[in-house]
Amino acid sequence: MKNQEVARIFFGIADYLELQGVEFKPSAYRRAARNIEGMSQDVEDLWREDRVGEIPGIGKNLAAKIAEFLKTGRVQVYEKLKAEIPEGLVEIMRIQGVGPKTTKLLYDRLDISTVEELREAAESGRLYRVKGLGPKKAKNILRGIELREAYVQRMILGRALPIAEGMIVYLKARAPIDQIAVGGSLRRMRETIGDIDILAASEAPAEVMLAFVGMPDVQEVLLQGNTKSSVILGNGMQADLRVLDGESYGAGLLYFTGSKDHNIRLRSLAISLGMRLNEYGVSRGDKQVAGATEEEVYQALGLPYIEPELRQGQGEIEAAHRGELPHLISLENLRGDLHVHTNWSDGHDTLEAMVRAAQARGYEYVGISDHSQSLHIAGGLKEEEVIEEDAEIKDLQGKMPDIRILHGAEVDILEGGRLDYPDEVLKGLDFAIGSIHSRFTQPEEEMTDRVITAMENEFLTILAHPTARHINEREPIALDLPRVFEVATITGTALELNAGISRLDLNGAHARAAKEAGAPLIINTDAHATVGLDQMKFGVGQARRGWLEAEDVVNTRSLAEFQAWLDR
DNA sequence: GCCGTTTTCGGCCCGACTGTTTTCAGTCG
Ligand SMILES: Nc1nc2c(ncn2[C@H]2C[C@H](O)[C@@H](COP(=O)(O)OP(=O)(O)OP(=O)(O)O)O2)c(=O)[nH]1
Ligand SMILES: [Mg+2]
Ligand SMILES: [Mg+2]
Ligand SMILES: [Zn+2]
Repeated sequence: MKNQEVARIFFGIADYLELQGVEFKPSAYRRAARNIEGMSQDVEDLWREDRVGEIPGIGKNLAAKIAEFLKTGRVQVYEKLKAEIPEGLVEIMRIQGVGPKTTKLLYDRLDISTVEELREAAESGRLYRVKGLGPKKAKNILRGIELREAYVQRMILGRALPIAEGMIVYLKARAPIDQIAVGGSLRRMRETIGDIDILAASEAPAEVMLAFVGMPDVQEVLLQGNTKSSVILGNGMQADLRVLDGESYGAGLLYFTGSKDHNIRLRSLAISLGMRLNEYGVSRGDKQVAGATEEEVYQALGLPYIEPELRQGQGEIEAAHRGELPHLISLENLRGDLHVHTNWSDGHDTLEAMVRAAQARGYEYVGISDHSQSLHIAGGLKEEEVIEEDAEIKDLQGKMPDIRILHGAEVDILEGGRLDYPDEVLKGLDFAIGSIHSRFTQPEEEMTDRVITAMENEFLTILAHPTARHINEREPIALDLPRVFEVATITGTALELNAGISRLDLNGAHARAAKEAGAPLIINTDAHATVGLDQMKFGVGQARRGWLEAEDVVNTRSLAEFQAWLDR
């Protein structure tokens, strides 16, 4: 899949054009790049079907550049810019607080074209020779260079959210706060998070700001104003706080939740309606018409409420206009978790502890799915042990009538798509989950055949974490997902949205494509301890980003219906 | 370069914070 390469080229062209002072085109290239980067379909497949124009932000010119890249492996415009513009300028532009204008100024006036040259110039005071650059700017640049060296990669959602929630508790305890919430990519449940964004309503914003910049984990204060402050935390991550009045809280939350694309579209819509939208509210002339809640802001723009997970600039506003927004699935819709480990294999807790924990979360059923025999490293169960585990489950079921315990297994998909238990064993189970846990680097065709062969086994119920990626750690396997979706509609294999915070696999974009293809879906935690069951909300977050409704997900069904689905 | 409940051409979101500015440009969210 060449999506990332195409996106990188478009981002690159955007940077170069911006350095040249070109207007508007950089954002056009960036929007296109973001959409190509985030979509689940292979841009090459779309191109073959002559459908790249369907990608938001791709018009005639960008379509031609995609075609050029896929045919020749290069984009001339990009190569030309790259040859013209010194390598180091893009790097300089990436320094926090230094943008295209400053970069160009430094290059034109001081012939600075590398970060190292810039550092020397800032330290020596050579910078001051240029009008518009003073000592504070020099200090800022040096700080920016240091921050760059301490750069941290985007944090996974499941780690960032508790940090943000901790900050909210801290702030509430130390300043008068009427309303407070996480915003940004965290609220939209993006799989990775660039920074922590928090929005608060308070009558004493200065106190909130003081509490924020005084948090024990603050390493550096980047900027501090009356309504907005930014800090760097001990782990290198940035946190932004915005404080507004209560009557602007809804508009502020809308603004701070984004996405940027969504914001710009809403603001453009407001203009077209003769109004104006900013973080303080919607106004007509100088009369404020909405602002206290997000609902009333959307309403003022003639739209129904759009859930944060949908605010990606991926057609949600058009769908809202047509009255075709999905009724998104929520955590409460889930009636069971079908991917749960116990200490029979590599789980931390006992079978009984896991089942009780599932019951405590209100589930009607829980599926136990320990590892299969070949996965020695995870204590995979031998065939006899499967039978022993089954006896323990029957025993426990007798003691716990209020939750149905389904006995399954997470079965390795071996070479050639063979499953890690013989059919006689699989037949005795209530369900079976297939997983790729080995030979991750097979070429796409082999891997796809391997997975599809497994799906065609009549006893395989669920395909777990289909791409097998670990966010920031292991790349997805080479798998032809559209084909897998296609096959799932025929075999009825449910494709998993694995809610484990390092996996989120399938993710939202995949889920949306899978739904469009008509594939059955299921959300599971893959819990290896009782607390792991709480990760369900992250799977639900991805499902919501994928526009899924309860009916698209098999484990929202009642026990009777779910059992019927298993028995089909 | 894209795109159309405002347009097929002429727009393209809008405000906070900072630094160096004598009135505003640059950067960022
Ligand atoms: N109107 C408008 N809003 C913006 C702009 N840039 C950012 N925002 C809003 C929407 C963003 O979701 C929100 C927070 O900005 P961030 O830079 O933190 O982005 P976000 O959290 O979406 O992604 P991240 O994971 O932090 O990279 O601020 C902009 O240029 N215009
Ligand atoms: Mg953010
Ligand atoms: Mg931010
Ligand atoms: Zn598992």
